[in-house]
Amino acid sequence: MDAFFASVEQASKPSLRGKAVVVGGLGPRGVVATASYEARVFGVHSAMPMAQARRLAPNAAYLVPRFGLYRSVSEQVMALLRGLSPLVEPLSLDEAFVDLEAAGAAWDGRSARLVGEGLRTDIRTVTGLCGSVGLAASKMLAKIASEQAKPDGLVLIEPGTERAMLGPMPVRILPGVGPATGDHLRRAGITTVDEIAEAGEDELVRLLGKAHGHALYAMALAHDERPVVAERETKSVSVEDTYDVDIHDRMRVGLEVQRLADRCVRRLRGAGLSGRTIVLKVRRYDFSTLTRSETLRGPTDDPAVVREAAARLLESVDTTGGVRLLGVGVSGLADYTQEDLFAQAQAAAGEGAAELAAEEDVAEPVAEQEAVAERRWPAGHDVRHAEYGHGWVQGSGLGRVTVRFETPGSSEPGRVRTFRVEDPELEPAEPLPLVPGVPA
DNA sequence: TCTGGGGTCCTTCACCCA
DNA sequence: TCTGTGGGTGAAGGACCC
Repeated sequence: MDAFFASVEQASKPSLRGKAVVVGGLGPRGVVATASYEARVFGVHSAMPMAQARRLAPNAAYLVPRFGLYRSVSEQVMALLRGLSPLVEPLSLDEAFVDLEAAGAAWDGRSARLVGEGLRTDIRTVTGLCGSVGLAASKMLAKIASEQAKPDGLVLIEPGTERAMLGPMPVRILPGVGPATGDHLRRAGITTVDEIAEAGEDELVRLLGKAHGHALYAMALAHDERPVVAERETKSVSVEDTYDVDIHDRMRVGLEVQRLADRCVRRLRGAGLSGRTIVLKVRRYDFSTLTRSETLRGPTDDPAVVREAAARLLESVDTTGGVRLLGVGVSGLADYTQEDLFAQAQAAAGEGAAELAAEEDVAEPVAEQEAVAERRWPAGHDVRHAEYGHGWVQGSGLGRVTVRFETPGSSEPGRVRTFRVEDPELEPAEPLPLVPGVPA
């Protein structure tokens, strides 16, 4: 999908169509998740600090992500893909590999192109959004083709033309070559895919290690035999928070770790999983990151056990100077538990569950009024007003919230009105379907 | 105002054990 | 008993991806 989060927001809000839209964290340490193509013209791109994006595109619309909505749109698209083949491998909310050959959906370039164009039409009909399609004989090449197809296009790489096409491209085009590997290769005088192939496998293994070297050499020759895998089992579950301001108070650090442990367990249980290895992650004031882990005798999904392990791990970490991020994760997953008797007795008594439920009610620390308004009326979220109907939050502050009243089906931008943040006639609302009549 | 959140995979090193 | 050796596992960190 093209600029997925931003495109969903534009489809949902007629006044933003054709405008620069930036979706991401709006706090002081937020980064850009997705920028619309109109915003990219100003140099805004994913993973850029939000402050920098605001300097580059001060007039863009800045919205917080609405993952629930994106998930439902994603599910509509994935359902279309599964209609083409049972072998669908989702990579993220907005990308997936589909094995067209396995299902007999396509057998040559012509039939593949037909399927691809049909899919793009269906995606537009069902979601109102643009999707791009890359067609090729392997996952790596299909991915490269889909990047080339964006925005709103289709690219097919004809069998036999792969190496000629890849050769002159920069090494960063290959999956697995990021900034570090790119630099490493450049220092060795390798900047193009052809130069990787010329360097030879031994040299790449020497430069990058066994696994990475072998894999990259094969990719450079356009060899990629990785199958499309429909079912991927989860290997770890984690939660983390970056704080607007570094935390110095050791007690507060301890409390945050407990909360994260509970959140992590809730996710773990939600997925019907348990795990053996507890991981604590700490990013310090200077951005240095360290992890500490502990492996239990058996898998657990008991909040008390995870909390205790996380607290033990924290003891071995020096947090003087302040921490900007804390995280708790569980790996070594199993779909069963094997608790010690004490923990099992606790769980049987319902204590763990009760504590988890209670955690939701923990009062927020007294915060600035502005922050409260922003949490209650996040920019971009849908609202309903008793008199004016459905709209979305354009912004809030100084005890006021500004709403634009429009729906995905509106043909022109809606009117804007401002209310007091505690206006009783205004309430949060669920997003409306992007295409009227097609529920997400 | 520098740098999110949730993952995966790989490498290195230490330790235990046969 | 001492000295290697090699596998398995755990811990920590790094790179990468969306």
